[in-house]
Amino acid sequence: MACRGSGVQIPSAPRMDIESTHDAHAAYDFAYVQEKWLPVWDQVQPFKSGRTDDKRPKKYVLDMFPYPSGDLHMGHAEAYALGDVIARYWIQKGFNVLHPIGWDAFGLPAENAAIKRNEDPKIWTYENIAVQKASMRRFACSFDWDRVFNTCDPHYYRWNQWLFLALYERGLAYRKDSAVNWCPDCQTVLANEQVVAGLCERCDTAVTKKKLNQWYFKITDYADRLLDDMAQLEGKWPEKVLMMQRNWIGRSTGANVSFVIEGHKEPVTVYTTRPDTLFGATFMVVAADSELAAQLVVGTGVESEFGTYLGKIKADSDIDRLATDRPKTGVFLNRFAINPVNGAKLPIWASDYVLADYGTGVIMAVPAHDQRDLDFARAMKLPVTVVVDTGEEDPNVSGVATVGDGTLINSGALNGMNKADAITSINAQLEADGAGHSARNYRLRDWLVSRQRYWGTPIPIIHCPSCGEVPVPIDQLPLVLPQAEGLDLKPKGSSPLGAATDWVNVLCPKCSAPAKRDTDTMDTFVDSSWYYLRYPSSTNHDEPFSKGDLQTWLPVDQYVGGVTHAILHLLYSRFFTKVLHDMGMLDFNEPFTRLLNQGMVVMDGSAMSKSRGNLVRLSDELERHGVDAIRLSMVFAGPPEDDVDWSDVSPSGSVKFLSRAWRLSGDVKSAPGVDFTKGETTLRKATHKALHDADFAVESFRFNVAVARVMELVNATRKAIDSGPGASDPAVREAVEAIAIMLSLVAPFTAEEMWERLGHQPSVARAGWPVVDSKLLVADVVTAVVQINGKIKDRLDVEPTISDADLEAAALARPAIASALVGSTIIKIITRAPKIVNIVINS
RNA sequence: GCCCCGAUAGCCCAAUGGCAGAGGCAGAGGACUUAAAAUCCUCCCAGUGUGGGUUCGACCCCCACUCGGGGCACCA
Repeated sequence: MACRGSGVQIPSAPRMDIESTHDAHAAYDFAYVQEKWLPVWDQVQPFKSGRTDDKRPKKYVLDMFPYPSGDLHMGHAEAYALGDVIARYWIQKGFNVLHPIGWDAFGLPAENAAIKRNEDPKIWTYENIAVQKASMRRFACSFDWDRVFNTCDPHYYRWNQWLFLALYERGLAYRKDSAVNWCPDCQTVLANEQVVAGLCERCDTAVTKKKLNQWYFKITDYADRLLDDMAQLEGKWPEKVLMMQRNWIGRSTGANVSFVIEGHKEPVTVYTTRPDTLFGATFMVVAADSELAAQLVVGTGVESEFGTYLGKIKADSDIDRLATDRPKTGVFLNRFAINPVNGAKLPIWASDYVLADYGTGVIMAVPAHDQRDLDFARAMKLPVTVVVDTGEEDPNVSGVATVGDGTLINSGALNGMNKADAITSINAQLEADGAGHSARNYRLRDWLVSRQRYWGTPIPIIHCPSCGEVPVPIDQLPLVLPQAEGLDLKPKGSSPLGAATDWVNVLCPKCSAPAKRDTDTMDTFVDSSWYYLRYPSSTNHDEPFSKGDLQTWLPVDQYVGGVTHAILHLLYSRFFTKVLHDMGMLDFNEPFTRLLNQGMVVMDGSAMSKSRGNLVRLSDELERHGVDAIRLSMVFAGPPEDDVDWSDVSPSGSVKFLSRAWRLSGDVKSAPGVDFTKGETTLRKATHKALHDADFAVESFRFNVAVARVMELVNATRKAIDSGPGASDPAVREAVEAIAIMLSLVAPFTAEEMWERLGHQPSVARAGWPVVDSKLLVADVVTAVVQINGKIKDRLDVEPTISDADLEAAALARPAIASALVGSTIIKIITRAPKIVNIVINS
């Protein structure tokens, strides 16, 4: 226990009897220091954000709020350590910082736990919230605790309902029958975004299709803006996330072309990205499970064959569908379409390789220039017509469709054109003939928001036999969940709310006839799609957020969270923001100005899990090495967006460094307030350079580099005390104070302890970033390099202000250079004072 | 199959186109110590995945490839 009793003065904090059992790094007693400062901070409240009259410029730092499933783990620790660096940095830089936290508290794990424990999901949820909250406090998260909320609280979810109705009014929330993703294990529907490679993202069960009437949000209305507004985020969000969202939205441009069908009244419109290949269409394929297929088959005599085929493909799961190299199947519908450009008769087939819910659910097949069509043509012995000569082998022979650019052939007026010209030309012609027009399509589908589970926001709609869908009147919100007690929460394919008879049966608000409430609950992603708007107004019970609060704080300046939410949460949040903007409620259209995706904490190269046996428990690590060392290890391990492999980091190395820094604070001999300008210049320069560099590194998210700069300064200060100007030089105090302030971003307990030992009042978190003296950033001497043909031949020390001409002359005067130049001709000399001279010679 | 990102010392990672090494881990030696721990000091190690190109000069820019990670995937 080296330092517990070694003259450390602890004025007011109660002295706790905590025996450290960690002799390995007993340099200073982190457990004692942690217990000492927590109650002090509870009083000082260094992270209470400024109120409306605060004059400082604002910064809104947001960490993705946690789902309360047990205690915090290593991943939380990393995310919150990183968010803390940014929030604490901005506070030191003089900003009015809002750094809130809350809980994403609705969701299936609570419901599953409730079923197992036979109790209300809220009990498990609130227990876990309490545990996580206590852990966050111990982890010294710089949250403003006044703004906390939980999404499962009616005070929060009433605004989900309010927003649902607002969307409903604008036609952005609607119900439709559709074949939806169904997870047989969770017994609920899933949004497209929640299906990963055909599996439920939550439980990895193979997702099946089920025809259901469900609520949707019309996110597709915003597809173009979601895509185009990403220009604002360029350079501020990780490129990877923008790329993933672009892929997900999947905009394509092409043309809709209308085909007359023989013996059928209505023409059929197909969507194609290759209108230039229209002359190469040799057949048409309609999605077998589409409405259109069912219509077209009527009266053709192949109804039963079609029916058999349809039954077979419906039995296939998504997994089967997704299998690559799956042989093409289909059935000829005994009908023909007429190609509008050349009058050719195209046989119409039904197949499952065409998707019912993309484009128009029917395609023109151009087997020569589309691999899928070619595979189908070869399987069904259909003709292949080449219309673009790409110089490659004939697809008829090779079996490989040619998709590149080339010269149009067999295409009437298009012959001789390239792809781009042909597209322009044919689009114009189609338009003139009334046979088509250019068009766009999206991969993005509307957001399915109904869920057949209990622990979520009830959908505020009443179904009346005579009035139809009737919104719950706004003044009756929140529509609170019925008591879980007495309800069977076990998943059974329909919502448990249906069994809450007293709750379900209501009178229609319009006609007062007996009616029924909608029994589904909302996808919990609805909760998180707008929660960042709620923090500034979290205690406002009259509106979801107030204009004044929004003006003060929004948009979020810095969002921090895992890349796992790259599509789902971030896309939905952007969508909500745009909708609310259109409703006149927000004056910005992107919610998160900057985004940082932290990596995962892994062990020995793979994700930590109990079953793998490589789980590292956060609480164990905190116990062994202390909060600061764990935070420091996370931040120092590498760039924040990289994964941290816990087997590569050395928490005990962090403890060692923190002890080293802490020890400096006890060595300082000068008094607080001493004039730093009287300090020794070499150390002062090191201090100011460290401050400057750390500042730059933090701004650019290179926190590991910022820490390295502090380590350097600690080393320099140690040297100054032991073998330099000595502990009483003002420069030493300046350096150690700077170290404490910089360390406060990462290691708050150590920094606070240092700050106190330096004779200051808490809290170091609000000490302010020292002003860098730019005069001290200029080195006394610079080593210039002399190169000949780019190879280093000599070095010389010069003044940093030396001119190009002087440096060049000095370089040429060096004996080593002079002799190296003998017998060669100087072609040119490139000089960049004070760093380099490169002499280009011809020898 | 298509797209994106990465590759620097035994390991984790730094280097506005200008001295490849800031920092750390691990390792070696030394000082202090009766000894150990702790502490302090010193040292060791790569020429930047491969092959080309641009440039006075390339870890950095361009092209091709190898390997690793990620995303999308019958979206017409």
